[in-house]
Amino acid sequence: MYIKVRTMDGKQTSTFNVSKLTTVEEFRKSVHEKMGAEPELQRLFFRGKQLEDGYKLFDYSIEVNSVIQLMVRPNLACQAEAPKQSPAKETEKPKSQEARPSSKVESESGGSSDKENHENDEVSLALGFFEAVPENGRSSESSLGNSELDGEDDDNDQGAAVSRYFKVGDLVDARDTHTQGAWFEAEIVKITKMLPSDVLWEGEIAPGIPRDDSLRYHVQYQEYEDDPAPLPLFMVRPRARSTVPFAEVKVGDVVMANYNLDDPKERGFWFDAKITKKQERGRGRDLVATVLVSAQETAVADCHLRFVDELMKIERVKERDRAGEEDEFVAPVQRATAPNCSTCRDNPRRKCKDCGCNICGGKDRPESQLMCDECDKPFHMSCLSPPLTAVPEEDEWYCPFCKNNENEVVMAGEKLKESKKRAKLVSVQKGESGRDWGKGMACAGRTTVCTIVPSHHYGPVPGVEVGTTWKFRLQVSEAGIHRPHVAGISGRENDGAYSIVLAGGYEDDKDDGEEFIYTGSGGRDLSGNKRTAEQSCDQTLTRMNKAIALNCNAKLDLNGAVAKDWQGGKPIRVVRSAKGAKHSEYAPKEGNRYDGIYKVVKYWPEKGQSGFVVWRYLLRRDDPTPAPWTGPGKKRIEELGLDHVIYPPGYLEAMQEASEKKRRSDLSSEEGSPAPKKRKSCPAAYKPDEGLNKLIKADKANSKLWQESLIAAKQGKIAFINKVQDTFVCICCQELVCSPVTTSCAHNICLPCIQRSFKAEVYSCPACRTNLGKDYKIKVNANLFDALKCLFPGYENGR
DNA sequence: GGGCCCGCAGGG
DNA sequence: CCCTGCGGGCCC
Repeated sequence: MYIKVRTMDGKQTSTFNVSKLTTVEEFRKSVHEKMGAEPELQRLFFRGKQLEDGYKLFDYSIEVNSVIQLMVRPNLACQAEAPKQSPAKETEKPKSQEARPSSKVESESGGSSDKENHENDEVSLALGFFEAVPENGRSSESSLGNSELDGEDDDNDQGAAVSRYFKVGDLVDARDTHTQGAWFEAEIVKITKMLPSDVLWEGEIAPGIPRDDSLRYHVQYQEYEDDPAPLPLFMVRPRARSTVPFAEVKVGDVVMANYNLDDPKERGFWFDAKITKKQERGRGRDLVATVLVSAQETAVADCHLRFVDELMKIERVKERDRAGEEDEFVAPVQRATAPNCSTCRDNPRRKCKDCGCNICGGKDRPESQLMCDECDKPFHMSCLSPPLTAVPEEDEWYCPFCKNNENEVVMAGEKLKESKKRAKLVSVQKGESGRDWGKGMACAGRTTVCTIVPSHHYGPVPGVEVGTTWKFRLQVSEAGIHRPHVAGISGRENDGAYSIVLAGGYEDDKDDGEEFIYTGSGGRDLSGNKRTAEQSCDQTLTRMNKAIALNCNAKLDLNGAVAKDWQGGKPIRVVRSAKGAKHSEYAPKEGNRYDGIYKVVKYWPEKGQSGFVVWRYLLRRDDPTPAPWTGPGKKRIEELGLDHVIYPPGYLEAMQEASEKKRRSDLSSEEGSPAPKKRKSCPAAYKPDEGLNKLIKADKANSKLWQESLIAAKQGKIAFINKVQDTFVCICCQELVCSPVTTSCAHNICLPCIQRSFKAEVYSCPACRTNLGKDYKIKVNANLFDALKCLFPGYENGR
């Protein structure tokens, strides 16, 4: 399975060949190898979910061609997330002290910093960290004694305790270790003794922090709805309440400032920062600071603070019984943190599909926006297809992009739910035994579905040329040429067959190119979860066998029949697979080639080589396009640029890498499997014939769009067709526009789609929100419709 | 090279 | 829901 990982800035993308059953931690290793990011620093996201260790890629519905986003945490020596550092461990690892920034900061500022340059000692004292660290200050001797617990509180079973510094209900700033250890507004909801099971924090007995406190302050973060977090005293302090004007801040001051570690130009979280440089030149104000990150207070030097008018004084932890002070406290206004939306930076005037309507990007009419309960993105009810006129009655609502995944709705960090699909998997049921089917194309799922024609469509698929060759059946299915994944016949018992694949799966097949004999399906024992087997009983004229018989221009007959006028039968698309080479010289060398339309000349039952009855069908080619193996056919294929096998995205890269890896591992043998060839020829530029040209010219309303498509035509007909298909997509149904209405604002929408919108009393263009007005005359653009019908004949039938 | 046997898609 | 199936990678 080939998937991609892309960095958040989009600058680096790598392809990986992995199994669905790869664990996240294994996958991190591969990402490390290829992209350099240390596993611990990787944050991997897929469809809004963060990949957590202990799960498999499969658990996140990661499929072929999926793109995973990679975010690399800043590499901070001490940002190790493990808070469970025991004192014992520290002493045997003096390194952890070195890595702490104390010495660095001190040498920078020339020694004992705060005593000399602070009139406001509260600020500095709260940050004991900047004080000289006594060598023994952190010794494991320091007892986390219970001196604090004396008297006041006799154990009640909740373990509630009384603190000298805070009481329940106090508004505080509290660190969140999950968010880079920044300070967040919080409220104390409970105070308890420290239990043996509680995490012992590395900073627990840090200097400057009252040492006799070994309680746990359970805080509820204001912005989050998680359960309250039990924090030690040094991770909690009174809520900041006063700003420090830029004019007053001095080098050496320690203040709380907003900083974004990942993107310093953006708004971020609130950290303690020691000012190291201050400059003011006219309008330009520059404030450089050492920012303390994580509970371990790792120093990040040379941070240019962006929000220099939002510096806050750090409040010092005080004893409660200092009378009067509490009363002065007024709950401060909420501090601004990182913008909710990094795309538009919360600019209300900018259209943004992340924080505005996910379809039109508009932020207007918030009251008529629905929030998806999975991806949490807003959607205008009127932008939906079909539009909604009222808020749905159900408690939960999922947007069109999430709806299919209802089973797998997970909030960030939440445990993944077991989906039904997953529970059904044999490999899961059996545990880890057996082999891994996650890799490769054998068991991969489709990533796209052909919507140009319905699955029960007879005849050519518009836009797919005779001679197109795909490596895998999966791709043939995606193209809409032959939809079943494994089965050789696509059809319906009471309708007919739409397509077949010649892959030599049945012994008796004969192939002369223009004509061939095909064998029906069935009569095999497929127990044991097999897909093929020896003939072991008679085939019957049912199911797919009956379907093919119905294509024959004759009355259905259980004894077989001959077409009266063979060309009058229903068309069958024929695909030849390289596997058919066993019995046929017309099979392609590699992959699966679409060979055009055939008709059923006759069908009859026959005793096959196996001794059992099989149904046989004589098919004859009836396609105006020259067959791929003929001279004109070959020439045409070359001109169209189809003389290469189409591989799934990322497949070639993955193959090349695999063969290189192999070569490296056994240098002795020179021959590695040669990488598949790229295309040989450049397709000839395409010029629409006169009829089509006329139609295109007539469609004046879309002349600009057609021009762009005609530019693509220089890359060949295929490129042109693809471009047209992309260009004329209806924004509502995401398919090629059908009965297209070209609006005054030059957007193309299917007639039924725009009618739905008007019915919902939404009179604006679904694409750009231009108000069209209640009385807008909806008119189908016949010129465009004709041109599209010419390029994609019959595509309108499926709508 | 040949057997094994998986997920997936689609019809009924 | 159940049944079928002219793929395809893995493992011997």
